[in-house]
Amino acid sequence: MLLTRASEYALLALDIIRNADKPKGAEQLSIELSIPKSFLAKILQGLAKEGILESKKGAHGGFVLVKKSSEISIASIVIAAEGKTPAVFDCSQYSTTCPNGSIGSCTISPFLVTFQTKIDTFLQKLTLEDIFK
Amino acid sequence: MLLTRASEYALLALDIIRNADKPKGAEQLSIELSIPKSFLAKILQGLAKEGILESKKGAHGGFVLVKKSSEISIASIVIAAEGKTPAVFDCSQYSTTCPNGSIGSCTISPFLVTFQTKIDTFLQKLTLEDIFK
DNA sequence: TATAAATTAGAGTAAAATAGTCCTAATTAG
DNA sequence: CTAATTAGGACTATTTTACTCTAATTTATA
Ligand code: SF4
Ligand code: SF4
Repeated sequence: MLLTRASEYALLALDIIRNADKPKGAEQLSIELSIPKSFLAKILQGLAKEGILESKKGAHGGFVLVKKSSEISIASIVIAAEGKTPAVFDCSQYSTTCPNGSIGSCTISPFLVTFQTKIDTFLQKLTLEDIFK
Repeated sequence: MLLTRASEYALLALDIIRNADKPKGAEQLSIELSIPKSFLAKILQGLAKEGILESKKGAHGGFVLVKKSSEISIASIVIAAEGKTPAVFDCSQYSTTCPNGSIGSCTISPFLVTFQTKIDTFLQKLTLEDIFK
């Protein structure tokens, strides 16, 4: 699977956050979405680190959007949630075991690059606003 | 990752098979590609079951293409190799834990469907011949 | 200024998927 | 007959995913 639960939870949470007028806490979100609080908290922290969310500590704290929904790409969200860009097939991960020896020089590499580019482009052009229309 | 080593090995092997004039054995292929023989054999068996390859047992046996490269879609190869269609995010896998209750009815479902369709279409239109050009 | 409500950081664990292995049986060309 | 080769199935190892737990830190507000 290209995406994991981290991206699922991130997107579900962001839809609630963008429609709220006050900061939303991790616990509240986890209840509304029926998903594990600790796990969601970790994901929201990641989004905050990447500048997609602003986090407010302490009483009445929580998470709010920094930019407008139309200015946040799905690519940036997924990268923040997963900790890396979603890959069709990550040769670099197999750097030590690439049967070809030198990565990116096998017969199927052009296909992999083309495919990956398609996906990257699609996710970069799509915004948080787009996907809820 | 969307694809696993099964798809990588399948495609690498198919490129050799399509350029050969005699049946290619699993062992020979595994040597040429420097990949594990037993694992490759399993993958080739899968391709044969799906009618992408014809397998010939016994001495001088091996695998040959049944159709022309231009008539074999990458989608069919990947499905045969992976045992399932490559999914962006497979909700059905989480049927018991979908926080939304009824699968496919959450706020991000439309996005997931659109994305999945893009990928399906891309892989269905692309043939084995195309990717080596 | 004490307290309760929050996020933050990091380590640790459980479950699932991936990437194989291994052995035995069946088939077939020579 | 026999050596070469695929077929099938059970099994194991490794890696990734999906969490959990605890302690520290920050901050509104009573
Ligand atoms: S053989 Fe090709 S696909 Fe496989 S790891 Fe090497 S470069 Fe990547
Ligand atoms: S909440 Fe949406 S994305 Fe998650 S499993 Fe259910 S339908 Fe799929």
